[in-house]
Amino acid sequence: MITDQLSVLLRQAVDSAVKDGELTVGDEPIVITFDTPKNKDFGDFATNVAMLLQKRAGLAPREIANRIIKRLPVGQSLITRVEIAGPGFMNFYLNPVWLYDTMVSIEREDTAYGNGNSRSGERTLIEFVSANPTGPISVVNGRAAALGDCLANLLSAAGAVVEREFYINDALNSTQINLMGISLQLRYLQTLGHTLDMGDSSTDEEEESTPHACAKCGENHIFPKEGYRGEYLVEIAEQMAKEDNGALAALPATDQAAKFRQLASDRMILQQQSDLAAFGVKFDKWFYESSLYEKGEVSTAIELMKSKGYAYEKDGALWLKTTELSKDDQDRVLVRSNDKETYISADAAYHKNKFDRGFNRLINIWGADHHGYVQRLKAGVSSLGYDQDKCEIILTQMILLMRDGEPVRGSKRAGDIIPLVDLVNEIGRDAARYYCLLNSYETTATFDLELAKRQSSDNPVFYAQYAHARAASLLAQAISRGVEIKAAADIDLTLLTDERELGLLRKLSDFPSEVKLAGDFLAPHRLTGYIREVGQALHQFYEECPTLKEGVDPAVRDARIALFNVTRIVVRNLLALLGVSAPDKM
RNA sequence: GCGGUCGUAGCUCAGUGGAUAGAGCAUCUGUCUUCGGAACAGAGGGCCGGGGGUUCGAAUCCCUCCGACCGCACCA
Repeated sequence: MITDQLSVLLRQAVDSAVKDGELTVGDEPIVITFDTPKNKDFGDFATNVAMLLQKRAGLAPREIANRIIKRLPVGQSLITRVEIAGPGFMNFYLNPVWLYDTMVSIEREDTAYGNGNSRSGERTLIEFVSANPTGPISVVNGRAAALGDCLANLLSAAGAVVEREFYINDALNSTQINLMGISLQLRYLQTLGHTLDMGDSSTDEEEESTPHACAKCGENHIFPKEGYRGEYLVEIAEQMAKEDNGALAALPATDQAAKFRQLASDRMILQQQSDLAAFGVKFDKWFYESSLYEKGEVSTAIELMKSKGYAYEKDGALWLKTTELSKDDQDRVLVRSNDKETYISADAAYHKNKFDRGFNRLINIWGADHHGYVQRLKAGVSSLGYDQDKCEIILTQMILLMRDGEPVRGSKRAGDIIPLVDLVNEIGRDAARYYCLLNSYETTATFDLELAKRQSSDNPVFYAQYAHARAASLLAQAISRGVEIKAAADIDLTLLTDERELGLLRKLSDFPSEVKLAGDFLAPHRLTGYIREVGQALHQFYEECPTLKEGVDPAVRDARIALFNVTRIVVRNLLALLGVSAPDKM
């Protein structure tokens, strides 16, 4: 990156000033950063090091800048001039040759342009979505899915080895799974003609009304108050009853419960897998919580906690000292007084498993409603002897869909959530993914379904894709007119001198650092902002600089065609990072 | 009550302690004998929730108040 070169030159200048006794900077390392000023008059790049050194040097920032600039290779190949501005900024004006070099690198690196190696050696596991197998994937899960997938792309682009994982909470200890099994079982009996008493989930009063005895078998089939009431279970039950002719109902009660529990979770996992596949998110591994129990990893983890003195008995249960290990406000139960482990035990064991597989960075994406659980997991990680800072938790806020100014409500069919597949079917996969990444995950995003479907400029997805289509289509147009598309390296690129051409090139040259920063800050939404800027710069160039029109000098034409080509490459790479398609035509 | 997150243009949101706080949408005004108008150019619109502090400099860091949302299980 060009700023790396500038940093080296600047550091040499500072060192030289120190050596000559013109600057004292102390022992602390000097952090040099360059950013691109918003105002073009402030040069190509600016740095604030002179102001940061003010205290250490005991000099006015402008004077410090002065002494540094004297030692910079100004007027030679790269830097044409450096100005001191405002309180002490150093504004660098560069020879545009570096932009032409960038064009050649973009073509040479092609799909790899934008990638770096700042994270080589990192092995990162991103765990995301991990929805309980009790219902379809919701739009909130979708936000996490798009985010996790994009983060994985970003960290890979920075050189890390990244795996995507979905954790399936399918443990037999799980109250939720048991409820799910019971709910399915009752729906199944209902389709066979048994009388089902749904109770009333909306009131808090305890059930005292007389149960309706089943006309068929005389028993009382009462639907649990906390049961899963979504109608998707009715559909599954009907299908099952049709397939097996009601054979399951003949099983003994305990076998029946276990069977339904298993079937319910198997069905839901398949459903979730297909929901996510439709969204274009693929996981490297679906990790079963139950496997931790089967392999004894949960009890191993608990024994380890005990041996390290972080677990203690109280009230017949086993507790973890989470308050001591992290910032939790009370200790948490590991093993209930009925001898069943809680999810904390399993989760601690799961994260030990992750570390033991060789990952040195763990990222978990959870819904914001789980924030109270962050400290518990960190305590669990610490208690097993791992660095809790290596386990980062990202909390995503809700997503609110609006239609005609009214919030979209969860459907009864889906159990009061909005299924992700419904969103994908309505606005398409690309738009759905793009909107999930449009805002920072820290804010509750609201977005308008009508806008997302609109195929016009006010829709950011189309603006982004249109940039690619326009560039691709110009290249296709050139070919159909018999104009050869030459490699940037074989063209006189110095003919690109218009402010629009240089502006676009500058934008494209930002791409590697934009990718790096989006990864460093775990902030994919930076890219959706950046892609709009690239699109805008392309359209400005397109409007003002004719390429295939009559009367354009062939040498200029070739240089501009090359500019379209490198823009196409950058936009395509950007869309790939976001997981959105890059159409040649729209 | 305790804890967490967040208050930025009419709306939806960006904003690494730095220069005059930005963008999209919406509103208004322009640009088409067009290489894709799904575009471009321009205008209006702000005590960055209030008040203190930290410093050369605060939307950004600290304290406090107000408001919104979320969490506070031997559920996950």
